[in-house]
Amino acid sequence: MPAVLAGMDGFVSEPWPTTEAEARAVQERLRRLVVTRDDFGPLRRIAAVDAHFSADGSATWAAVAELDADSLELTRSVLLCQPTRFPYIPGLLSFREAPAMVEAIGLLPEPPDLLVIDGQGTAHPRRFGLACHVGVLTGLPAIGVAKSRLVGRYEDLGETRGSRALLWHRREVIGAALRTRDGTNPLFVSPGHRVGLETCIQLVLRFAPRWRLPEPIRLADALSRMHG
DNA sequence: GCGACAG
DNA sequence: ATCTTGTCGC
Repeated sequence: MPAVLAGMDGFVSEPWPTTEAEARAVQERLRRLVVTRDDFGPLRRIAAVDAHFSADGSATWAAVAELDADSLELTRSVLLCQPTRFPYIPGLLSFREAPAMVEAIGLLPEPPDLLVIDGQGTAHPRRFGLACHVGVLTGLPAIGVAKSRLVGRYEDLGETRGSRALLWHRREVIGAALRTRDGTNPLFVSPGHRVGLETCIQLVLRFAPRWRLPEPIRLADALSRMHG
């Protein structure tokens, strides 16, 4: 398996917010740049990114798994570690995970055609979840796939794969609960950047032909547990 | 005022 | 996210 290993020397070109107030200000500024309609070309290479933390939380590991969009087979991987720079605060998760993710994506020789992010996109109280943040910072199309709900309400959905229910918050559709496998809990899918909601749903079903989680996320997840 | 709260 | 084994069920 091809891999690149970078040390704890990562940096982000512009200063990263340190306080909650700063992060909220940045979030308010960046949220306006999110595009929630389809705006991407042919999908050849897709990539998923996942973050993990050391036991004491001081180090952040980011794993990127690049796959062929048709065969869903791993084509390349990146694993890097850098100091953690922000605490976990619900609604501000991206300020904890995005910097390492963006840097790891930058280590790919070629930018992928689509990012699959383990977290919410617009299904967020201020419409700026992790997938939006990473999408806007990289400029790449991104979709958010979360294993649980952050905000919003949805009606019951069918038990079979493909069943879905729109996720509503303050009279707005912010994403969808989507069943990718019969009898399992639904995933929460929402646009990250440059992808519309219906396309997000179609793509997640395509990328998760067998298991509950999309293959890209499964691979990135497995990779991120391989440090040490 | 009280509970909920991605990873 | 992390601490963590076996076990029940499709």
